[in-house]
Amino acid sequence: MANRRSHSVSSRKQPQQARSTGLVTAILDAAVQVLAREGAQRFTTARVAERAGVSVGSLYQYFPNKAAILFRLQSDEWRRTSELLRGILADRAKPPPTRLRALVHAFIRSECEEAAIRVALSDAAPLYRDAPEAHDARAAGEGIVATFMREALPKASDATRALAGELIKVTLSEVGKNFSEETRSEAEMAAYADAMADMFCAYLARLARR
Amino acid sequence: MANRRSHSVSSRKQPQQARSTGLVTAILDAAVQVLAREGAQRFTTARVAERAGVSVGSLYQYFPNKAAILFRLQSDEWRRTSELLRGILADRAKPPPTRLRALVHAFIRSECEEAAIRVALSDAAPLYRDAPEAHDARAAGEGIVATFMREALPKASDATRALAGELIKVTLSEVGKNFSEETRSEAEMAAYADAMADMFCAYLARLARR
DNA sequence: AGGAAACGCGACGATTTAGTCGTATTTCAC
DNA sequence: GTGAAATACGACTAAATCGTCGCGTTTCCT
Repeated sequence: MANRRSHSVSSRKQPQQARSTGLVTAILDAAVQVLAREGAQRFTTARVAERAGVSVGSLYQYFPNKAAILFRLQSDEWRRTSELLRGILADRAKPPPTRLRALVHAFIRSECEEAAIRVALSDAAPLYRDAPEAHDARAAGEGIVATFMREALPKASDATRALAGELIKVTLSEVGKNFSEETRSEAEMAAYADAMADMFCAYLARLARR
Repeated sequence: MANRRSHSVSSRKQPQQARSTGLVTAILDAAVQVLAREGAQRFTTARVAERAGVSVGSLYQYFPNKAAILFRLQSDEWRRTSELLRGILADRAKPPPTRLRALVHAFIRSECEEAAIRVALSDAAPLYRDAPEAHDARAAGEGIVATFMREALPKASDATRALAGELIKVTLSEVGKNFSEETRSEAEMAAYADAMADMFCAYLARLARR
């Protein structure tokens, strides 16, 4: 197995004055740009600092290492899409399959809109994947799926629900990621999202019929 | 978008004497070991050469660069699983859903058995992903799925079949990859594979009923 | 004002890495 | 046996990269 050392990836210190909080956001903005334009391979602290108009020294005041910046970007990204999806699933006016379909469409669309950054971020994943904080981040947002699944499969066992929820969640994110690796037309996105939603709905319907 | 230069990834020259073909296989064996033990991050030509008991110079006689070795490993791996899956899908004695279920189980199992090497290989994917040869490799093996889909959905349109086949193929490989990132028990593998097969079968059944 | 703490800097050290090149050795056809 | 082609070698170069450290500057509190 790999020999990855799991350095901490938390913030080194919290900015306390106005200039330094600005500096942190400048760094994060620059990091996104470097990642999107240069790719994960050429993502370096020096390039990020330069693009942010900041010295490497300052960068290392607030991030303990390169992985920490990437992890932060991933966290933020994840939180944003998490919010998006929670909003869609919470609309109890519509039946679960309708919501699920809307969710798939929204996710595919958002994935394609920021394809470059997301692909680069996942290329860089090995750098922060094994950090202790990464595990916690993945565990969070567990509840969103669980709540929806209770509604979609009221009669199923907890084990069935958990497995089905996990499968749908992973499929959505992994297949969505793969799909966005090529540039897609509007029509392709819609067709693909529909197919995926069909698959999920057929699966849920079959589980419900048991 | 990323700034990846697409160096060629083809063999530099073909080995012509016995000793050199042995050398090439020694290098490939060593590459697998280095990749599995050290991870993609620490996969270097020097380490591969050392483990193979060969000098870097010799290594570069047959591989133009590091990416070429990785690409070769990926190609071989892909060809092997391709054979495995083709064998399962070709057994026309069983109905399509049964075959599909068997295929999912076989794939998940094989993915988990070689988890370390597969994860590392996909971590290294950015290095060879954009090489011209990589596109061709992905296009091959297209027919296997198409043939099966014609049998599973005889009445569907070509477009539907193509989309459904693509979706199933991508889901299988991407979700399988994700699943194998953690170590899994026998029972987990079976349960997960069954869930995935359920999803595929429900999807196909619904498409067939149209 | 004045001192302390926070902030910001960027040259620099230490390390790693990909790939090359001139030379030595082996193979093989004749 | 002999010469040319193939093979093997490994020290070396050039470049890239991460992260640190000592020092100057700004902010803020009293």
